[in-house]
Amino acid sequence: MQSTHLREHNLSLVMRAVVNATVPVSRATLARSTQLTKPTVSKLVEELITAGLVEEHAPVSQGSGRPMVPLHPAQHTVLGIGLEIAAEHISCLGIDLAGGMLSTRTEYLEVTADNVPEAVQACARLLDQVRAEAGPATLVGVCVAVPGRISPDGESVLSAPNLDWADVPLMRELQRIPALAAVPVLVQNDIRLSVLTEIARRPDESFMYVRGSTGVGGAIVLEGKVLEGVHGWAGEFGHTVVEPDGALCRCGRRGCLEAYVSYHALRERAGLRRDVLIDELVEELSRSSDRAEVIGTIGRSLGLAIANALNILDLSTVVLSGYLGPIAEEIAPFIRETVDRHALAAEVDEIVIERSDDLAAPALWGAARAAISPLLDHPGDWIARSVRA
Amino acid sequence: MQSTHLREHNLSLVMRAVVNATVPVSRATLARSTQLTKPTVSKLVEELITAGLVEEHAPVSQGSGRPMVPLHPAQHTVLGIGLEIAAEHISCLGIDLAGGMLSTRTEYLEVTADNVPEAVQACARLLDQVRAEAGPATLVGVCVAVPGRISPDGESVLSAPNLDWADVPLMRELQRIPALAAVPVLVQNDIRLSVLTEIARRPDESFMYVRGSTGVGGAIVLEGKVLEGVHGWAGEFGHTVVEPDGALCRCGRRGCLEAYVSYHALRERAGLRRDVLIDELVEELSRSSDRAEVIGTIGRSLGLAIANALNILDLSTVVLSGYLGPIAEEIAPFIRETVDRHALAAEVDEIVIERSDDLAAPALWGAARAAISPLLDHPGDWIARSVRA
DNA sequence: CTTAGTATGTTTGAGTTACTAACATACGAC
DNA sequence: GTCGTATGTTAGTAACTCAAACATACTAAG
Repeated sequence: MQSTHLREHNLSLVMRAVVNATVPVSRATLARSTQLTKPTVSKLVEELITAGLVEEHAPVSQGSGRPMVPLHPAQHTVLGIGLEIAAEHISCLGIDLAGGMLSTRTEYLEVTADNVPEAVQACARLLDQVRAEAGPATLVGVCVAVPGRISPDGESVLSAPNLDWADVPLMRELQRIPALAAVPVLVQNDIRLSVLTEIARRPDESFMYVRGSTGVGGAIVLEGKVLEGVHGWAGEFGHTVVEPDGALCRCGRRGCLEAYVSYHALRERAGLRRDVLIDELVEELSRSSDRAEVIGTIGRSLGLAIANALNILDLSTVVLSGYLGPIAEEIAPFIRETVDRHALAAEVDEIVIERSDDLAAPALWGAARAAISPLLDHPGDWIARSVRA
Repeated sequence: MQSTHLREHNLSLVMRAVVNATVPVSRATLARSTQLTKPTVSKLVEELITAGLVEEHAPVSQGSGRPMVPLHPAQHTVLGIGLEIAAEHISCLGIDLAGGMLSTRTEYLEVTADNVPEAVQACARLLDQVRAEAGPATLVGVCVAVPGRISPDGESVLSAPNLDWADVPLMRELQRIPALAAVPVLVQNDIRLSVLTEIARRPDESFMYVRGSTGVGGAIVLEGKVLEGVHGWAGEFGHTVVEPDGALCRCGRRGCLEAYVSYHALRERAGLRRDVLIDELVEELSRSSDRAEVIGTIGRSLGLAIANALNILDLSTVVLSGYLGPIAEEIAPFIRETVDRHALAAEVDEIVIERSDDLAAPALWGAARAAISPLLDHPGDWIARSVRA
């Protein structure tokens, strides 16, 4: 490792400390939290300020002693854009370094395999609108959330059942958009982006994130980092086997978790029409007479899959999100019953089952954060760019 | 991060490059592989040589150009000791930096809950003998392999069924040994140590290590690092559920993998006496008339558990070890059948199922390596010590 | 109103560390 | 014997961080 890498590392350390701060931070508190000395932090902070990444606010008195100068991520100077492609809409969100929303837009469009170009055009329109509304902030990156499996190189969507997509070279299409020519673009799975929102709330924790939407997906978070796996699909446990030779799953396998716990499985069980929305389904369930039985079945299947995952990974925290969030209190006892029976960790620790305080669109927010994240890891690149400009 | 940390990092980088080298390395090749410059590498290497961690060998001509000076880990100067506590013996192995055996000893002793002090005394005796035979090398660490679950703080053995141990404060006992007073001591699970041997053979790879012995255990290796989990038990998938409400496992649960695939389960199935050795069991199986059926049952159960684990972790390589090693070729098709049916990764990649070329005592060797490992991570500490001396 | 106390942030000079560029070295090949 | 090539070293430079002292700005108490 070279000495310039050392500086980049420390610059990033300070930058992330400022961005992730919940209470106001000063140069002095940064020096303590980063293990660097005051002069070093001062120098780094000065560089970040001149680059327009950090702002000084008015001095604040903290009891005795000289008042501290609070440091905050610069607002309205940097723009990260998240795009979300869903079955029936495309959304776009612009945030700044502070994580504040600068602008957002949505177009309603039924996305299918037949109108990929239209969807990409919609993305381009939304992008331009959001960018225009966001003011003079410089666009540093775009991240697109897709509800499906992405190829390991991030170039194409291997399969997205809800969109009826298979092998769509999305990156190639996106890069035809003029506005994206000179900007880093990232395509990522929606759940892996949603979990970023949860990570922001639980910094450096380890947990299993379970998200129920049309299917059941998840992600594994180890000490604040999402586990990738060799293809970038780690944590996608919807096709874990919970019942050998059990019910037929729409993936063609038998006994998958999704065959028991998913929008489709639930809808069929409730005998509802095909186009019922998830919210309606949940509501329907709550009126249903065999609600308890349905919840119990879901809970036990989920519990088994979760127990196996917790054993392999040796985790003791589970976060429920998506449609599982609202029914978390109700379903948790069934999950817990199965988990406590099968998870080794339950012998020494209590397995914590919590619900995610999901935002309205966690994937969209996660995508916007992901678009900015490289800047936080390598502030030096941005500084070099702003010097040239 | 401070500049001294940078030096320590680079020192470790060079040290590990020398130790892990399969072909002879020179200062110049190190400069290329570590991304450092020749002068920097020269300085670091000089420091390692004066500290007695690295040795120069006779120059070797490599075609044209000045011959390179091959660098090797110093032999016979540093001693790492591994101890293995098994049901019927205790072994001790001393290796040097180069990974070469300096000395080894074994005592046969039936270890139970009732003779922990005796076992510890045996450890002390073996340690003294191995240390005496190893010559003038300086002892830098001791690691003890135990076939059971270790508490997260590494202080005690929570449970070791084969030894009939439960809550044994092994570290406290070990530290009463005079020879261990001033030496770092580590207690670790035997499988997690065995896997180190496999990692040495597959540097920086990601795979799932499955080891059959009296039970079934495993470890997860991600880019050359063993996944820990919150308690240090990650990968221990013997109690994964393969059949809800299935066969009774000796852990009291139902449907565990171990209830189908383990020494005990196999022995009972073969109708053999309690004290039959694993080797004999395997041999017995090979003569058995329903061998194919037994292998098939094992393979399918294992396959299901492996498929679920591969899905969660998104891995595509499985290494079979222990008693599964010798029968790997035979059992792999059954595992593959199940895995191919259920693992997502099988859709794009072929799942690789291989056998480990296990040494006679992988845990013992892994323990010895683990004893030396801290030195490789922080050569600076050793240098400081050798300067003081 | 002054003085002491305290915490923040800056200045200065020094000490590391690694880098660049040039050079010395030691071989093979023609 | 000279050239080409690759290794390893030397000398000087640039970059980074650190330690210690200092300047700053506030509170609190006499």
